[in-house]
Amino acid sequence: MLRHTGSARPATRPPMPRPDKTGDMYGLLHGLHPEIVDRHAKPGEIIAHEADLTGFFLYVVDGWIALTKSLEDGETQIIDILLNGDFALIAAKGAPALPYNAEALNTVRYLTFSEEMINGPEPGAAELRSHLAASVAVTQSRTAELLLRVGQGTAEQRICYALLEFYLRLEAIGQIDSNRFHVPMTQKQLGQFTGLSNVHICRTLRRFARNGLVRTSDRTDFDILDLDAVCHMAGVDLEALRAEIVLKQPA
Amino acid sequence: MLRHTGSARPATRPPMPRPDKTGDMYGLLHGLHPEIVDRHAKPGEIIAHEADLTGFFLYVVDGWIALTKSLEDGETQIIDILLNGDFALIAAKGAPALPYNAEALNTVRYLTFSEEMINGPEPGAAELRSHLAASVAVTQSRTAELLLRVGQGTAEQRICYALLEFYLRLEAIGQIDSNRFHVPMTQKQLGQFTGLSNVHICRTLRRFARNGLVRTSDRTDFDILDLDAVCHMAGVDLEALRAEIVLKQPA
DNA sequence: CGACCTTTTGAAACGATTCAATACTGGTGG
DNA sequence: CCACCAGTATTGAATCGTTTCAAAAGGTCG
Repeated sequence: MLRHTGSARPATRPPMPRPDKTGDMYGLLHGLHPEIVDRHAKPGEIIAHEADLTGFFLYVVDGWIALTKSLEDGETQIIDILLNGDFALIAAKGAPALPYNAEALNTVRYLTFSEEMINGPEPGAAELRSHLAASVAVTQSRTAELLLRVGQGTAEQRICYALLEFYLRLEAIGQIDSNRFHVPMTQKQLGQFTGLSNVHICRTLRRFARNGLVRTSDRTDFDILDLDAVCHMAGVDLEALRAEIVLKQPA
Repeated sequence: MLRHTGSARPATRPPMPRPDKTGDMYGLLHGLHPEIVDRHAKPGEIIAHEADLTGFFLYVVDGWIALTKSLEDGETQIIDILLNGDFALIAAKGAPALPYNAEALNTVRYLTFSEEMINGPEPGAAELRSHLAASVAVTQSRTAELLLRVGQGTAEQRICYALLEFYLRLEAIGQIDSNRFHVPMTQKQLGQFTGLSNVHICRTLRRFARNGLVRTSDRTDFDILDLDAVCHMAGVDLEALRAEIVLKQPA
């Protein structure tokens, strides 16, 4: 695991190997703005707080970031998860106010930049804008699919859906090893994603394991033993869901 | 109520009075494409089905439209409500697959158009694109706020939130009469919006009425009697929520 | 080592759903 | 005009899924 060097470095090329299949957004961005520095966050670290008034964009180079919202009493909902190659608009210009918090779920490498920085007529800027718009659109799709399960589904449906979302998205960035994958989230965070208590996440995952649906090991390693059954339980058509919630990799 | 004339009419100006404060998106669109015709839908009518493969945009001239998603067993979630002046992207180009259904909640007047139709270099097209992007952004904000309540809130919080969302958005289009407003949704549809059963919507609304929070009359007329209490119950700061979920009216 | 967080499991409590019966509403056709 | 029907709202009783509380075991880190 080659992570965590000193932060800044003015370069037009990434200072360390980038994960496969994230397109060349990183290169495009650095081409336009060599001054953009790599940033790092450790698990639990807040990347952007609602109090930030100036909207900005986030680009995830490597790692998991949760976009969250909280009720006054502290109850937190994870609205979307960002993975390698994902963009997010942390605060819109036209729609100014309280957006999400962004919290690192594991050790994350990311970039931040402002709208003006990609506003120009350069071809690279146009390509970035287009990719960014697509990224915002799939975020919307994912949030809607999640809302559907949280609003209408049982605990089992919600959890199966969450696992399938992770499965499809990790597959797209080459992080699935024969139905096994790593999810750097605690059961409490899975509960914040699915609208369930940590206790019920635990119970349901154990039931899945007993029934041969999904096996969990090392707290964060998942193995989908019966993909069809999991899809059926989540009410998911895998191909359709992939097309809807997974960002198409550019070029 | 002046609604429902014959449908088409090639004009650069709206064929009938438009509601106040929706900007001039209607005029802009007709200026670019005089061939776009007014469409109408009656309550319950499906405006766009998931099976539609070609993505298109929707512009609501007058009325309520629900964007919905359904589970295989038929359980339906309302993802967002569109009101006068709102745009929606019913199927993205970059993110192709299953988007929402759009269902008319009352008698609706609307326009549909494709991405290519506003792709041009004309100033009007640019203005439309910009407004449309803002509209998509507030839809995302509203969906996130809704997901927060549905995932983490009680029935009372969810319903108060829904009423406040309607309150703020109707206020922006001049349809609030001293805390009284009209919501053309059945209790079942309110349940599809908040992730609750129709029966529980009924019970909770009656409790609100008994406690002097909100009064309901004629099935669809709401009167917020104690705005502060409703905000507090929903965990909402009214000004912050307004800035976040209500589309800024152009010019 | 102790402090802290996470996972696991049981028991009790709670909130929301389901089922069911009644009443109310609006639209249709005889 | 009234009868009828389907959809909607209301209310009670029973049920169910999930949460809360609590206790214990395991992991991680200084």
